[in-house]
Amino acid sequence: MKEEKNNKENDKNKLMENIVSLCKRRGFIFQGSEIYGGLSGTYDWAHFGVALKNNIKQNWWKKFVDSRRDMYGIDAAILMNQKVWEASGHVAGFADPMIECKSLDCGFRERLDKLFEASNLSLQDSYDLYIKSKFKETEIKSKKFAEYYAKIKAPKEKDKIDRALRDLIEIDAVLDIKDVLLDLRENNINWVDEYKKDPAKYMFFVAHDLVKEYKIVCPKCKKENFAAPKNFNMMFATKVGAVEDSSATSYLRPETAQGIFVNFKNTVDAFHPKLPFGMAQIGKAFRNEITPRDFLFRQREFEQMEIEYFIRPADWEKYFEYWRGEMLDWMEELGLDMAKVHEIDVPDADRAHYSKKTIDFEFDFPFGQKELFGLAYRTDFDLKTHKLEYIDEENKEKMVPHVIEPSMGVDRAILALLISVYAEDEKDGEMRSYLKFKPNIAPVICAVSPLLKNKPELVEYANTRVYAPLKAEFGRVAWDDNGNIGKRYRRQDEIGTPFCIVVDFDTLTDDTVTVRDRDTGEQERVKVENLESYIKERIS
RNA sequence: GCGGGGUUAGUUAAAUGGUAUAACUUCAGUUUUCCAAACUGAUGUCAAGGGUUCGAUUCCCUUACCCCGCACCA
Repeated sequence: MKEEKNNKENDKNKLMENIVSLCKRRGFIFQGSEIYGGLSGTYDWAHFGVALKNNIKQNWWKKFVDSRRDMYGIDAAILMNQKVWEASGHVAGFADPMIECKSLDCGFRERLDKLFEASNLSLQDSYDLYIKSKFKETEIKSKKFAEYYAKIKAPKEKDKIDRALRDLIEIDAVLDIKDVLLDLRENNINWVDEYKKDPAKYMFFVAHDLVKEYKIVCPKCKKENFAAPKNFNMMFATKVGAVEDSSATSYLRPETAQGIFVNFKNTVDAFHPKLPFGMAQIGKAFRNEITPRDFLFRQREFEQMEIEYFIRPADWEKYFEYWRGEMLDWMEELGLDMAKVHEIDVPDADRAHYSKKTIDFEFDFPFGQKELFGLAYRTDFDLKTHKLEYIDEENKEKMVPHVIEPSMGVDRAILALLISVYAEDEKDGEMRSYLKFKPNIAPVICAVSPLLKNKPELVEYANTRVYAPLKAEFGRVAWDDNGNIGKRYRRQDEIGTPFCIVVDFDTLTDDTVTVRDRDTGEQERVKVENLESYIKERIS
């Protein structure tokens, strides 16, 4: 029984290994920065990978934008005004202090606020109480901060500051606290004043004391042995412009949705859409994941395809159901193995607070059933956040539309697709692996070969009468005259090319070629003049 | 982030304190009348840095990266 389970585990790991290595070998996806040892969480797309990705994005755009009357495209900048991320809650939400247990063999780690919630406490309330009870209003100070502040009050050298920091609060893993402190010192600002403006930012200084004060124990090992909380910001910060003050800080967007919301007003003004209508965007997003894992599944740089569909509040259930169906349709059209797709109702507790209903579409990846796409009813949260309104033509009233958000990841779609279409079978005692892409998705539609490379009349015919016109028409057409014919078939199978066209000696007399089907290996003879329509029929 | 295991050619592996091997792949040629045939030849490798040593791919240290498990994933 246990052995059986281990075998299954091995098979699953093997499947991922095979897919990763095929992607590299055949020129789909490479590890990012590979010649310098790679950069975890990044991948570079090679020739066939780009083709595949473009096909998928085009297919999506065609279905959800071009073939509809109620959808408006947008391609917003990745860098946005810092205020966008403050308004959306990402600056606070993506910078949660984390705390971990120091006990040997425990390794428990949790977001600080969640740890408090688990003990039926609110972090913010506890913090305020603590501050009030411990100090008089005028001298709010963490002991640690006071020590630190004294030490760096008149520092001469930069490395001395760094050492002081490290001594005091295990600063090496802290991402942004150092900048905050140096900023305060240079500008002679009292941090107490700053705390009053933005408590969350400075809560950090006393959070460790707070954990001790409330005698919070580790849920895993039941000991009171926590390290100082550390900040993990999921957003990549960057400086815009030459002046390096805090007002110049912005972030690479951690989601594409905000790019849609900030363009809501302009889109309404430019196109005057009637409700319901949607805005769609395909673009990159960035998250500084602690542990990128599982090939394309969790990356630091990834691409999203998102729609925000604006509706009247009363209609939300109708359109939620509608978009659920549209998403399922698209997954099927793409060629996903629908037996591996599961719909999960996200329970209240795990849902973002503004969402009234969310479903996740999960997929049976070899490493477990994990989220593939999401569909969320976000109410009017986002438009309200950005103080946006809409004048409903029906009754000439100002209102805030509600939003249904279908959200799909390009990379996860591709990973799920690769897993769905990867197949192995045996032909004449030889194993072969191939990718069963649908013809309209496949990176190469067809490959053209002369049966024999050393017969100029075959090469000439294949090149000028078959390859050239097909290449001109479809673009995604390969020329393959390497090795023998069987070898070429295997190579094209691994790329997922649905049709292999071979020019042989009969072609020279009757102008027909053989077209070999990737999945069955069956061949049929097709007139050269009919090739174009033969392929068109199969990719429409 | 913790714990464990790793890093030798495109891939999978071998050997070694003193010239680094093989198979497959790739490329060129000969050949080949439909599913990885054969022959000949060619390209290509010790993750980075430091130390010990006459000499380090090998021993030691540091770093980076990869894999697995745990935790995390608003």
